Amino acid sequence: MVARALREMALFLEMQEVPFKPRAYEKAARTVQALERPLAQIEVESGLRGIDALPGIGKGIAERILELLHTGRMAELERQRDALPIDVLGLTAIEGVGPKLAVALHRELGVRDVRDLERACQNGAVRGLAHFGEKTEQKILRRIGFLARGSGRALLGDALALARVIEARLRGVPGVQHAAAAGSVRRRRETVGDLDFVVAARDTPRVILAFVEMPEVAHVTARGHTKALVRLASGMDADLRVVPQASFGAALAYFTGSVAHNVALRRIARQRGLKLNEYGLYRGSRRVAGRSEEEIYDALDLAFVPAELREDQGEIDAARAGRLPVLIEYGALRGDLQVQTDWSDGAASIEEMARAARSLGLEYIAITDHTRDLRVAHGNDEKRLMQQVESIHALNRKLRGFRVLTGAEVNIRGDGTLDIADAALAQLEVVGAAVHSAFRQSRRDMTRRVIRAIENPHVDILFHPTARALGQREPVSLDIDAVIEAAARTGTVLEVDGIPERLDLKDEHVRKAVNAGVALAIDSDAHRVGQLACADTLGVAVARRGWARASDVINALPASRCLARLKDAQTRRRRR
DNA sequence: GCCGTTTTCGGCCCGACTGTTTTCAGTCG
Repeated sequence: MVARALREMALFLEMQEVPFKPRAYEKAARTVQALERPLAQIEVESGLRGIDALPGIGKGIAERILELLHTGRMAELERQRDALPIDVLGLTAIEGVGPKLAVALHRELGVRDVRDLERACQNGAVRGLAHFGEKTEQKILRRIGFLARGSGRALLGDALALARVIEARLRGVPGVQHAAAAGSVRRRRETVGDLDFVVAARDTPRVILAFVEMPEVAHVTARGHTKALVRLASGMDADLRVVPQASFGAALAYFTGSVAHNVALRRIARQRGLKLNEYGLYRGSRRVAGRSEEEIYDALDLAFVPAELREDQGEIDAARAGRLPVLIEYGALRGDLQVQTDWSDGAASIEEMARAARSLGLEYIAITDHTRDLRVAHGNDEKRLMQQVESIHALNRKLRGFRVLTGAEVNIRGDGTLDIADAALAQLEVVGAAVHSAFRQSRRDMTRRVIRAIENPHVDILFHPTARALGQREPVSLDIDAVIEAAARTGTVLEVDGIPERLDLKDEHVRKAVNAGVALAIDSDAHRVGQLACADTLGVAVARRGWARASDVINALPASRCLARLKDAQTRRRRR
């Protein structure tokens, strides 16, 4: 609510062509949106000073925020709304409509909201305005239709798969020297708004042509000499930028972002009398770096910043001080500690999952089928669980160079007890516990419930801690700091679940857990063979965004050492 | 309105494309 109000203020100020203030409000809005703790909590703990201390928020905006928190209103914003009664946020959400056009539409045609604008376009009224014609009208109508169909952001899993296909197509175009996906998909954000590609090539027109003619393209939105923008059949937009080879690194960095990271880099460049743009790093008119990203960071006396960290969340300072973590590498996982089979709601047998995991290069998996309370998933009771243990032992005698660990994904009941008896859990090598019911408990009850499970000596790992489903189900209300604190105290592992809809823990939580010294497990939560790869492609990506090193991840260890770690933690919990 | 490796005043990231118009404003990334 606060971020929206600040963004709306920025737009109103921009309409009046007030210099610099719009950017200040915009930056403040971004800061608020990225906050992990509620503003109200910050205020309770440290008052106005605490809010003033947030990056991009000074005394003026902090006071406006407090006003909004206390009274539910922001007088200045309401004054702006009275002076110009239009839905600025709705109108400017339409691609191609910015604050200037919004104000012109209102002045000339009386447009107040998206519905008015749609009607005006359909009536052909917009083309009558100075500077606007029929094409603009059509573009606006198309975009309104798109907005009505959904939020417009894709899951990382889907976006990444599509990006890799297009990347491969671009690399196959004759004359292409380098081609890479940039943007938020390269930073591995959990959702992706559109795809960005950067290409270095000798024959630019040929690349542009190949791009707009890809089978994935539904509509060509723009097509210039060095760039093109298309709408893909999937509904996503894809941007292409073609640059000379000597500028490839600069362009890749530029289009990878984030915007905040880029702005910080440019500021450092300026402070040194240099200029950074998508063509390179320049001293005067002489390019001093730009062929590769490494060259640019190096020229700015910064350590290379992996794309997943480029969010202006402290990585620049760390790069300057040489304190960037050595992130866990893709391909570094040796095992997978959450795998479901046809013993519960999975599609494949234990052996099929094991063989598929081995072919991905893994050394071990834990079979963690659902347990009793999850009736819909045919959860195991103690008796079937012991039968499964027997069949896993038999399979292990058969498999070579691969180990299947016994385990379960037990349910944390509403009161924090588990749905499988401790005596049975004691027989298993890997016990994950998870919330699968009573999602709507209060924050206090849910936190207490989860911590109680974490404190159970038999629970090795808390699976998908917030139980969210991206675009489908909100995370449960949980005091994540308290959960991390409990995990640190008990040695319980927190999971990064790699299923595209989960990615749970999410990046910010991973970073907190790592800072608290909590061990992580990066799992696929695979229910079929094809999902096993998610642990590496998505789970590791999220862990990297959370600044995790290989040493933070227990399944980057060989099976024996991984199990030894779990056993140590268990002993610790017993002694409490 | 914010901020500080030029610091408490004087700056604030930069370039391409579109649509429409003959020189550029607005928008976007």
